[in-house]
Amino acid sequence: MEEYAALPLFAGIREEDVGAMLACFRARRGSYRSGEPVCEYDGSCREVGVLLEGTARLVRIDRAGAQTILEHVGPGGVFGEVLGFTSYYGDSVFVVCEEECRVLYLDYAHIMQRCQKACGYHSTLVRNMFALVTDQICSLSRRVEVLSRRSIREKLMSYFAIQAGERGREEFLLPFSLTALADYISTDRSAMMRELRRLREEGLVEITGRRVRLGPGDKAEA
Amino acid sequence: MEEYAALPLFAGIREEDVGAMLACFRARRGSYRSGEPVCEYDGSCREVGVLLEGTARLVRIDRAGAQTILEHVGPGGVFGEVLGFTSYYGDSVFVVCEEECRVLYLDYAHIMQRCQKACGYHSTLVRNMFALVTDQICSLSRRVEVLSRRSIREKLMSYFAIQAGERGREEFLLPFSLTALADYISTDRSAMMRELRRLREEGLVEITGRRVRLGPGDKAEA
DNA sequence: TCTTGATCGTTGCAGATGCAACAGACAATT
DNA sequence: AATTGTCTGTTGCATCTGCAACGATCAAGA
Repeated sequence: MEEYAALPLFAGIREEDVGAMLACFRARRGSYRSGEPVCEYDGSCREVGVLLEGTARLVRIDRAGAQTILEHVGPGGVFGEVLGFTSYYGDSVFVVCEEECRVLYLDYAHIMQRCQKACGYHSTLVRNMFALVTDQICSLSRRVEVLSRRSIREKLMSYFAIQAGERGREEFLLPFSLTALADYISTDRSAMMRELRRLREEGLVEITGRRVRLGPGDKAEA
Repeated sequence: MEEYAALPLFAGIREEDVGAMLACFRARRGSYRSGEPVCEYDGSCREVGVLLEGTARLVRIDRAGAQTILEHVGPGGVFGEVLGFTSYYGDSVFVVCEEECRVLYLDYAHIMQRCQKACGYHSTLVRNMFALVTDQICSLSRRVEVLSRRSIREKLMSYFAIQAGERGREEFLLPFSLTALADYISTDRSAMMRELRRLREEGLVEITGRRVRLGPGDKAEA
């Protein structure tokens, strides 16, 4: 129970209530190893997953085989087909385990149904879930922010600026590999590397491995 | 009151409760004319807006003046800074009225606070809001779906396919002008027109004004 | 009626980007 | 030690795309 109480989803819910709640929402658990598929968004998934431990990514693969990372999920994060993502015409969307992870599943319908017992924690849970979903909108809109740039250079700078802004520092570690970054900003990796080199040469950013530091030239366009 | 009861946000709430609720959430109203700014996401907006009538768009303008439509809001739709969108470093994000609109504002904090009176409609409202926010995730993820394509051609086809899929027909009207479409898929308008012509020449789509019909060549890549 | 602004449609051109292909570094596994 | 797989870094090349610029059309307003 203690491990649940620490989750954002269960914030403000008394530990002694958690047990009842888990039963109420038909909780079940799952464990996955790196690279393993966690769940596929094929219309069958009616649950909300909460990541207790590990990391995962939400990925789309289209008919041509091109892969796009739609979202990253870390500990405490939620995912689920019911939370808004859908797949289209032959594209498949699914969650893949990155680092070994444990997942708690709750039944969506039971969360959203009005509870006959009028349990206090129920509305708290809904509010918490609301906050988590709002965070998702945030990260999606950041993604749109980046993707809507017209050139690789702008995409990179926009992405870096957002990262720096979020952490409040000019220097930070990329949360994933350069290969994955190319994927995230939806461009060709080699073209991205080329642009990255130019940015480095012009002193706009310093990049060593996954460490990124925004250079002084940053204010150029201000 | 009747006009509110029809809103998705108030679904399942008894008409006689709406009055009390509006007071409870510090409701206020606003009217805007076409082109007028409705609200700016500058950190000051602590309310949720519900569109009673008309249409609006959520727009970002960056330092360089480039404009991007982040979202469309129709009657019954909700918007608000608290719902996840934020602006970064000099970019400004705001809602602009498209067609003359009337807006109902509710105070976000009051919605999310646990209600001392434990009014039944309160949790219903939260659940409804949840559904609306989930819809937003849906539309954002569709946007990402389109933007993450690597070429204008793929962006267009992806957008068309999503539109067709949503309405269940191969033929539909674009919800906005071609200029706005270029904006939505974040490409140069002239380049988009060029690609549109090629698609037409190859028989992949028929386009007359805003009317689009997916051609038989559609299955090409299947 | 004339003007204004928005949308649509087109073109030339330079530079950016996607693609294919390759090689080295590194870690994990056999 | 050999192997496998992933990540990084690079290059040549054909093509795509962004940009600037122009003209036509249309609707709304003065």
